Amino acid sequence: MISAEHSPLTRKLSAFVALSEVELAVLERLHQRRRSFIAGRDMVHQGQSAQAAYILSSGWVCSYKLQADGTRQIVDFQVPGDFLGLRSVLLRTSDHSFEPIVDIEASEVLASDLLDAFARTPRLATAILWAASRDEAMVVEHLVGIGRRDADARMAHFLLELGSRLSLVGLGSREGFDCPLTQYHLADTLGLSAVHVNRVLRQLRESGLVTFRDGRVTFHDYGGLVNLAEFDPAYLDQTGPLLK
Amino acid sequence: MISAEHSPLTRKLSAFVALSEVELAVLERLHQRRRSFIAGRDMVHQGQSAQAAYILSSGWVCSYKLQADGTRQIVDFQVPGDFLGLRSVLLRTSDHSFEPIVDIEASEVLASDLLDAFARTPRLATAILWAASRDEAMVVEHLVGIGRRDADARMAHFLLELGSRLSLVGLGSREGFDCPLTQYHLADTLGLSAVHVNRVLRQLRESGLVTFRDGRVTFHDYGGLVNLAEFDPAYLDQTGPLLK
DNA sequence: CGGAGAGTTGAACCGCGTCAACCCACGTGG
DNA sequence: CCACGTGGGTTGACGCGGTTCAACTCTCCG
Repeated sequence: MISAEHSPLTRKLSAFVALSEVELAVLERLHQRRRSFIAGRDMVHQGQSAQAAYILSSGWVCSYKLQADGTRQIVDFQVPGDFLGLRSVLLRTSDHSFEPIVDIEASEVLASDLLDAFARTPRLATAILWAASRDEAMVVEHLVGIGRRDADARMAHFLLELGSRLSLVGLGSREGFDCPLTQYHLADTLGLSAVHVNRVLRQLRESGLVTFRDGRVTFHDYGGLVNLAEFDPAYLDQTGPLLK
Repeated sequence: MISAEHSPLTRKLSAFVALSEVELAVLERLHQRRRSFIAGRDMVHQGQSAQAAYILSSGWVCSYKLQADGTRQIVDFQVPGDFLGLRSVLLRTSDHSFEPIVDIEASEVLASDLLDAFARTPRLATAILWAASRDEAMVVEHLVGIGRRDADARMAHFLLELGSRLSLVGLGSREGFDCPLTQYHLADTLGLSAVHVNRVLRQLRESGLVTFRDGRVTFHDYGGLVNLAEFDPAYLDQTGPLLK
């Protein structure tokens, strides 16, 4: 019943709640106001004041913070089905920037649309808050990775997490997934230098674990990678619908 | 009008919205069900299933994740006025543990209490969501620090952030603040070894910037510290009430 | 008086950053 | 058509920031 003809967000939320026809309809109605953005041009700059949020329907985006010395730290990636900028609706200024990594399609969602949808369908509200909580849990896991894992495990963990997230919306599997990121993106995500990212990738490739090449991540030894990363996907909370 | 006789949470939220008498009353009513916890014994273990949330009224708590190899990463501290475990109300399992650093007093808040309060006073709901967004922004800033700042700047930034947070509830100033943390807490927070934390603290002390000793943090050169850390408190969003 | 927790310091080591080449594929303009 | 620049990737040499191991101190507490 939930399949490829639904939006990625619908597919994702279905991992948490089984949505009724009415809820599906309300959800689809959030996807009016379609927008396109082109790769590389920031959608939102840090310091800018509050914006609408978006639901990403195709393409990849990263959210990052820039520092005075020019280095940047990527906080998270958004893939199809993810919300973007939900938090900055409440804080007075957006505390980070969003950059489309490829050309993207997104639906603009006003705070009022969201509140309206929440009022009609409380279970949908719960599902969306679940998605927000999950995003936060990913940031926390990311923090743990940078603080307490070495470069190899960090990379392995990151690729496994991305794979799981993409699988949830039908864009990945245990075989691998298409991935438009450069090694510079990986470096800014993992708190490494681009040079070291290259070395780590070589090492993972030569160990027969995973290949990152030509826009494609291929898992050669999924179990071995899980082992190296000590990857426990519990924090992604995507074991299947809990609410019936 | 908002002064020491109010709860720390009230003081904190007042930095965001000017609360009416009715709203103050609803807020105080959330502080029924008082609980005490003793230092060092976990309140919530990671992997445990969903719990109530708490409002911390006195003492300090840290939330952390433990890894298989025994290292731990502290994700955040909670000081008086902070919520604790709001997120784990929605995810199926708590994704981290909470440990009281000293003996604490907290009010247990059930999801139903919160929803009830939200329904009565929408502006209070906004204020609480503001607090949650702010907590998330702190985790993000923490991530940036670990990923892209060196040990000195990381330490300086952390101490400045704590100082600002405590000032908001009347427990700190530009002079300094009382601080029950050990150097091991700092190490697990900043992704450093305890040995290196000690060296960094010595260096900051010998530069005349800040002293961490005997449960007290003393700022000797606030401006110099801000400079070293490139500390920009915008993400704390505590410049004073926006909603009148 | 003994033990545990916290802090302090030195010496040796190493993971990762930095610098510097060099490669290839692509696009653009003369 | 080639000339050139630009962005991504690859590799080696070298050094620094931070870890690890180990020893020692002080204080608190039973």
